[in-house]
Amino acid sequence: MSTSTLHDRIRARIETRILSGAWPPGHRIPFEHELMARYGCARMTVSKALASLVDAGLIERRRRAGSFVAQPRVHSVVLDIPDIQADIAARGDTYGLKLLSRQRRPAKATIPEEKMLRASELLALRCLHSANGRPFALEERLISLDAVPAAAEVDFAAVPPGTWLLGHVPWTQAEHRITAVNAGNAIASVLEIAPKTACLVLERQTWRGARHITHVRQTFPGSEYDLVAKFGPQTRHGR
Amino acid sequence: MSTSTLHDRIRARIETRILSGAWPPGHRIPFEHELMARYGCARMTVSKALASLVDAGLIERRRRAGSFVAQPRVHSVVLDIPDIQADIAARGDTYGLKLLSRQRRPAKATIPEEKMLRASELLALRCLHSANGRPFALEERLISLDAVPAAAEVDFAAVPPGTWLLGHVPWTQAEHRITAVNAGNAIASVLEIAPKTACLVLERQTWRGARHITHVRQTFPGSEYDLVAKFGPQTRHGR
DNA sequence: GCCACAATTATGTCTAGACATATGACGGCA
DNA sequence: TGCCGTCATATGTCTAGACATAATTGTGGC
Repeated sequence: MSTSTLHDRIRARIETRILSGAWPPGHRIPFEHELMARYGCARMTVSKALASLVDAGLIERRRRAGSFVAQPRVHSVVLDIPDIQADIAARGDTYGLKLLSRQRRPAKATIPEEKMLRASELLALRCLHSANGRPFALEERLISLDAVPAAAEVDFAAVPPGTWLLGHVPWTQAEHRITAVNAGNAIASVLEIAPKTACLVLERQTWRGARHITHVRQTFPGSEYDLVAKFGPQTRHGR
Repeated sequence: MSTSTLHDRIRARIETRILSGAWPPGHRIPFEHELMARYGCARMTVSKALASLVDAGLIERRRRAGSFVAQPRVHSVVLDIPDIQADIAARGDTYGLKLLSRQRRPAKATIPEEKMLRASELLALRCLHSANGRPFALEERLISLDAVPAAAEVDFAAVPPGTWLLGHVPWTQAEHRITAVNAGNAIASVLEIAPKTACLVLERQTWRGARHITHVRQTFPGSEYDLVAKFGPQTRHGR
């Protein structure tokens, strides 16, 4: 935990509290003068720690008011985690969601994705996103109820799971895996496309700290979707 | 150019020199005491500017030696720009490269990709990457000779263009576009797969500052390639 | 009650030092 | 020539202040 320099230790302690959820989004973190007192150091040292948290996107600072844990960020981490609902809305299309199935149950050790979640209990969802009434993506999602117990109470027929998670759970690590496959009969009929049509398959796993949050597989008809990832001048100075 | 605060202005001036190529990788930038003198400020202010360049990955600092423009970085910007040769080697397979065509010519205004490059002259390459002798990816690349004149002298039958560019040209912005398509006859025969096989198409454009460097389209047989993008604790403290 | 203005307060930027630490350079010694 | 220890030096971390700036809070006048 102690990264050798003082401002790094201060940073690490605050970061731990945020990532553990002990300090939720919106929570006011101690004032600089309080941290100075606690760590017995100069203001500049505290300031350095906080500045680093700012450009990690974990906190926001407001003059006169103090420093606050930032709301979970969608864009701040360089590559969009695609929010399908937002994407469709941005194109001016009408978004639709159909919840095909929802199960709350223990993880099956036989299914590799479920084993990887390392959750005692999980929520398994299948849903279909549509744009202007036409199927747009099939989503198969596992949510760890150990990491996100609140998910059990959400009505995912009304809010897409990805959208809800993006807004409620800060994540720190993600891994995407992207492939192309020829649609099998099952998928083709759900997406209303011809069998063997090329589809883009996006698998994503997300973590908060060491906790595995969710695993999702989204299947898009190749012709319907371009996955776009831009990156450059990061979170940095330009905001 | 002046971002209002002094350390930001210092940062911006140095950044400009690096991105313009005036200070190439390996070049020693002025010592802190020289910058203090030039800008008439305290060392801490200079230090802040340089620290920010460090975690943007643009410079490296060595005690006693000074600060140097960093070598172009492959990983530092969160998502790998995939280096096909490195990927194949990492799997323990034998990498092969065949240059199918190479043209040096002015950009054609009729082709949208070429127009977007905004280059008076470009290098158009088609090459086939292979792993253990089997076709692995078809690459169609345009390189702006305005931005990278040195590319005209490189033997791209020996070094894959992506590998060469990653090692020689620092980039600041990139945009990926990923789709799935059913292989047409032409592509299928080059890649030695059945027509209509699902293929992953990765289009990427890269910029250095305002200069467009390259545009590339890579086509992978869907079964052969997973595109993996990990991201998390960034360039940050953890290195 | 409502609005304008001043006081207060936390952060933002910066300074002029201090001491610590790694490392390149140089000279001496084998 | 080649190795090793010393020294000079640039960066790394930190301090105890200063003044600036923005925003909230409280106050007074209408």
